[in-house]
Amino acid sequence: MLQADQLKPLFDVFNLIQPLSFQVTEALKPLCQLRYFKKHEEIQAIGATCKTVYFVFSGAARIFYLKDGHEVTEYFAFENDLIIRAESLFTGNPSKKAIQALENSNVVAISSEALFRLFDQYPDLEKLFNKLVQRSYVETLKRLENLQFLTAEERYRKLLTDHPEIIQKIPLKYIASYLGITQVSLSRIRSSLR
Amino acid sequence: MLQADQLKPLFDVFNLIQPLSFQVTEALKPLCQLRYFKKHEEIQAIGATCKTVYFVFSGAARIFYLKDGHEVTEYFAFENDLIIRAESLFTGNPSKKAIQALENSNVVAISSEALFRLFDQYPDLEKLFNKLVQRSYVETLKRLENLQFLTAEERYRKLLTDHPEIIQKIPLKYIASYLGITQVSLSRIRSSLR
DNA sequence: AGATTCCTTTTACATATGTTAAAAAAATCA
DNA sequence: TGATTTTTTTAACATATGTAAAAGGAATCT
Repeated sequence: MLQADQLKPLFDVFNLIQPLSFQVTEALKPLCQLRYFKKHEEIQAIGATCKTVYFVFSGAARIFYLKDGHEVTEYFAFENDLIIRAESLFTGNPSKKAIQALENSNVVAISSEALFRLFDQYPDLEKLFNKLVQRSYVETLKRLENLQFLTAEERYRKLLTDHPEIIQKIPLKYIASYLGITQVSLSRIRSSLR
Repeated sequence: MLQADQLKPLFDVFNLIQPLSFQVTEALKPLCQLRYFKKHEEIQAIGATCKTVYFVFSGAARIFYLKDGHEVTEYFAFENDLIIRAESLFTGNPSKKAIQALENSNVVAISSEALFRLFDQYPDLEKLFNKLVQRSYVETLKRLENLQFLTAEERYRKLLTDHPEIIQKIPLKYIASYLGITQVSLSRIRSSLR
C-alpha cells in the first residue's frame, strides 16, 4: 500500500504542468499503484491493449516493437516521464509494442478507465492528462523532423546534446534503433567523432 | 459571413468523433471563419505563433519548413483534416513552419484563444479538440515508425496504399521531402517499380 | 575468480541514397 | 497557340549506411 506522500515528487511535477486542487489530488491518489520491476522485466507485453497510464517513479524504461525479428526502440522514459502506447490507448486496438524496464524501476500505474471516469468530475485532471499528451505529441513531432532530414551523425550529435542522460545510461544497441540506424553504423559514427 | 448550415459537412465529421449538443454547435459556429486561399497562397507564415486552428473545408494544404534553404514538407491536409502546428500552439513559441494552400482552397479558421475559452463552459468541445489532437498524435507516431525503420521504397509503397490521394494530387517534389528523401531518389524508386 | 553471456567495435564488401547537372515532360501564362 | 516556367526523369559519380562475420571488451552469474 502507498505511504502518505510517497508520490509527492510526481505530484509536484503534475502541479507545474496543471495546478491541481486538494480534492483532485486526493481523488487521483487511490488510482496510483506503485509497482516494482526488475531490470529487463516486461512492464507490458506486445499484443496487450494499452489500458494503463504509466509514469516512471525511479529508474528507466523503454517502448519497443519487433521489426523483422529484431527490436526497434521507440521511446525512452526516465524519472517522472509519462509512458503510454498512444496508438493503442486512443484507438482501443491491441498494441504491437512492449514496455520494458531498463533498470530496476518503480513505476506508477494508473488504470486509464478509472482515470477517464474521473474527468467529468474533475476537469483539471482531464486538462493535466491532455497537456501531458500534448507534450508527448510535440516531442514526437521533433523526433519526426530529426528522422526526416538529419543524417545519422547529426541525429546522434543532437541526442548527445539534447538528452545526454540517454547516452550515459542506455545500451548503445537500443540507442541505435531509436536513431533509426544499425548498431554497426552507430559505432562507426562514434569512432569518427573521437 | 457564413450562411446557415454551410459548415454542416465539417460538423458532421465532428459529431462522429465526439457528439456535440445543439448548444455546443451553436456556440462553436460563430468562431468559424471561412476563408479562401488561392493555390500556392500562404495561410500562415514562418515565424508566426500558431493561434489558429484550421480545418480544410475544400481543397488541400501542407505544412512545411525550411532546412538548408530548401522546403521540407511535414504534413498534408485534405478535406475535413485538422491543421495545427502543435509545437507552437501548445508551447506558445513562434513556429518555424508555414501553412500553404496546395490548391484553391476554402479553410475554416478558428481562433484558438476563443476556442479554448469555451472549454470550461462546454466540456464536450474540449473533448472533441483533444480527440482530434490524439488522432494527429497517433498519425505522427505511425509516420515516425515508418521513417525509423522502412526503406525509402517501402515508405513510398506504403504511402501509395495508405494515402493514394496524396500521390494523385500532390507534386512529387513535395512528396519526396515528406518521405524524407530527395526528389531524384523518389524518381528512381518510381521508375524501378514500373 | 572463472566461465559464460552479452555488448561494442572493427573489417570488408554490398547497396541505397545523396549530389550535381542536363534533358525531357508537363503545366502555366500572356 | 506559343513561349516560358516548373516539374520530373535520367545519368554519372560520391558517400552514407546496411550486412555479415569476427574479435575485443564488459557485464553477469555461479
